[in-house]
Amino acid sequence: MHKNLKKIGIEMKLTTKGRYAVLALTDLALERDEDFVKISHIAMRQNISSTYLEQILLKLKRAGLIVGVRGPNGGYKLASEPEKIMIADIINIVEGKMEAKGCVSKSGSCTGVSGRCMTHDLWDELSRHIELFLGQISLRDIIKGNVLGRSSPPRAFDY
Amino acid sequence: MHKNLKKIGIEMKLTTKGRYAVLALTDLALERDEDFVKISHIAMRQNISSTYLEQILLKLKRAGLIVGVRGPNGGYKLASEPEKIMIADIINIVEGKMEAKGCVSKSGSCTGVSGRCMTHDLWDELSRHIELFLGQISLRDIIKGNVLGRSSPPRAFDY
DNA sequence: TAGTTCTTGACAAAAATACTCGGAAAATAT
DNA sequence: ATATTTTCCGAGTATTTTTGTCAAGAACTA
Repeated sequence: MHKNLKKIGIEMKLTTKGRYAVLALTDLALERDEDFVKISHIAMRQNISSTYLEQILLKLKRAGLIVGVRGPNGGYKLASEPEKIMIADIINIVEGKMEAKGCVSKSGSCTGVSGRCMTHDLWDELSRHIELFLGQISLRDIIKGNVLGRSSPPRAFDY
Repeated sequence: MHKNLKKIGIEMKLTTKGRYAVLALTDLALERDEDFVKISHIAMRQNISSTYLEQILLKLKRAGLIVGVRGPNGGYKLASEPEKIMIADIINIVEGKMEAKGCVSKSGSCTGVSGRCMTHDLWDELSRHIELFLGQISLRDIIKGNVLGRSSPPRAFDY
């Protein structure tokens, strides 16, 4: 019983993985002049387990956000300009998709017994908001300290 | 080794617990005419484990959002009008505080080796945004389907 | 060649989450 | 009073997710 409304979540996850990813890419953005930055350096500077960071950077590399080169003088580098890399992208990649569906059971539609699930729109809208907000901020904004006082969605009315 | 920057998180948690809580209170808001609604009824309608729901409703009761009465014909009831109960309150109570600090280590300030932690403001601002958004939406909005297309700043009230 | 560094997947420990259980307390009805 | 219904409450267990570790391999440089 009740095995059907489980693990179907909104999953706007935000764990250390996502934070580490943003931290690491911020580090990369700062070190842009050096050709390639080694995992171990980032790990040390940002105080992250380097083997764990490996996994994270690997995902980001597969997604094309960074490029990796092996061997001596190897390391990682941003694949594009810091202003083109948005936080939402980073998080989405390492945390695996901010899913927006709050209540779609595997059996199909999102209803309780009597056609409920009024909260669907809520979670949907929340996810949209977060994605919008993080999709607006780039790595460059972060290293420039350009984050505060940013209002996310364009406001409909003034009052 | 690297045990110091751990578990210090942003923790804008949103788990099934929070969703169940909102679902349950939505149910309560819909059933407002009936004096008290039993856990078992909510659990059945919303397809949640009733023993699990107990825990959640207990927290909400202790926080004063709902009132509970024991014995036959007992159950739960909203403590105030649906328009006065905001989603942010519900989530905060059952998930235990959306903390906003993204990088305060226990040793005090939020710095890496060289005064980094540029992401502090980011997580801070994100949390603020989420809280703002969910603090704007009431149970009444949900049961009226009044959630979509809502922009962050509070809109003027109209009947 | 030798050394460095990423690449990859499988595995393991720890923490968080989701859920259960057994009983007690209060209210009600008979 | 006694039985029944229901919330209250603390503790415990199971499952999942997070957070890593490990070992072997591949590419690159000197």
